[in-house]
Amino acid sequence: MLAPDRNNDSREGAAGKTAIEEVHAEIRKGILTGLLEPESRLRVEALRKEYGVGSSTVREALSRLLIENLVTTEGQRGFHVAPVSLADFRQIAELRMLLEAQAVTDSIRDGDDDWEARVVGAHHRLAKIETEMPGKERSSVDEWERRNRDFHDALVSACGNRWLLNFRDILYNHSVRYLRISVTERTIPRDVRSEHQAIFNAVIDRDVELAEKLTRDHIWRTVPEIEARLAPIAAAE
Amino acid sequence: MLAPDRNNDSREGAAGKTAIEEVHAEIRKGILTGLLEPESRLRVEALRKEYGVGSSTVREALSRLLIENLVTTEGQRGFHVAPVSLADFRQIAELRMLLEAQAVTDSIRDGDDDWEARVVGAHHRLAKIETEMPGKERSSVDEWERRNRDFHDALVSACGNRWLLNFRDILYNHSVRYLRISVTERTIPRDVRSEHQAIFNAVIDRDVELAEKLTRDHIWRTVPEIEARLAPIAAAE
DNA sequence: CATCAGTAAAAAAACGATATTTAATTTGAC
DNA sequence: GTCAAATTAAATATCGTTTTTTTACTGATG
Repeated sequence: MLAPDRNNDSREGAAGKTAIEEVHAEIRKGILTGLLEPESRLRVEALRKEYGVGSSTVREALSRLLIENLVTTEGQRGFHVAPVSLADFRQIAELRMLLEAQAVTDSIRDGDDDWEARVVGAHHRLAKIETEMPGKERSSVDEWERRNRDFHDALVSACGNRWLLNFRDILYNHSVRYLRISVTERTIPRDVRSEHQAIFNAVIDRDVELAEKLTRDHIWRTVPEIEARLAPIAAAE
Repeated sequence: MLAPDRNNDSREGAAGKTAIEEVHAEIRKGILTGLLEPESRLRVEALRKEYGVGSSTVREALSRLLIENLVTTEGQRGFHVAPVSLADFRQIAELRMLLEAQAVTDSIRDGDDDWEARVVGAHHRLAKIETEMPGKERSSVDEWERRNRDFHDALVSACGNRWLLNFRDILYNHSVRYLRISVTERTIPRDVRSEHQAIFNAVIDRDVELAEKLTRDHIWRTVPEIEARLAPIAAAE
């Protein structure tokens, strides 16, 4: 069945979700997972039929993806999935370094006991899956990705600047997209476990300088990874 | 006449602009100038009639204002003009300091002769209006705002990071909005002329440290200004 | 053989009517 | 008189058609 009945609101949690939000979430997932290829056209009519909604619902869902820069639109020639490039990823990584370092610094300065507890908890969950990692199965990588995000979110969760957190979040999502697109065999990358441990220690010690440096390094190490895998893909066209 | 005929494309420059873009630009201007009050409702039906377009055109225009955070929307209860608050402005200013300082640093590092020329030119135009300022007239304040923006844009125009420039731009617009909303008698504020001169000198000298510091100070000085004027407004409700 | 105009097909943008949801108001019971 | 349920009104969200624009195709012309 191509058009899953979205009126079937027998599910528990999805109360009151608007059609636009549903379509938005669905397309968003497609882009972030790489299912929808960069620069590919997003035809309204096709999507309309696929999701069983009206055309302006689709258009509005696509418009909202402009917020996160996940789609582009220009003049009278429709919507496209956001392109990818090495230069773009480097810019994302550089800005992430700046924002994440600032957010961690703020959190260390302002974080209370609750924040510390969140960090400890999130790190525990992440460390667990990173040590006893079976590695291969899809589901466990998904779970690792979730816990990794939760850990990094926890680290900055005492930063009170909504704008900073918002921009940081957008960049994080793009970063994950690049990893998903370019890295074909999804596993837990490099020796990320000890990096997380080091960041955790520095943060709990309230060592701003060190935490900042480690955070920057952590992000910057993703660049050669993407370079190695994205460059061949781009060249092979 | 309430509904200006947008099909009247007898004007020169406005070629190929889509209806959504026109409505978007119009409402955007309303928000940035403070004509549309913060948190006020943006009723689709009313806007539809005002601009003489269909309802989904209005909705899409409003959706695109979500990109810059100039409007908010939640569930099934429509669109609102973005709210303002002192806390919000402080966050904007803090993040602007971070981003602008970085962008200036990058520009000083990478800027070529063309960049320098742009900076010199933009500064000249700004300095001119700031010295011989007649001050009062609306039109000259508008012109000063334009030149001020151009100068600051020129300063960062050698920064190659599109994401950084994009976020910076969004924050700059919000900043201008706060000034317009809270400052009733629009004049060229405080002794901004010498600040610009100092920044200009530091940048042309390629003194990164100093330029960064001056840029941060320049931005931070807007905070007490807004505090002084926005606090009474908020209290008077 | 390339270029260009003209035509046909496809897609995007725009519209306005309909269905749903939320907010406001009235009514009725305690 | 107060609160709650029911009714009405207003506004949002959704839909599918119509109009406009772009793109692809075809054939004539230099």
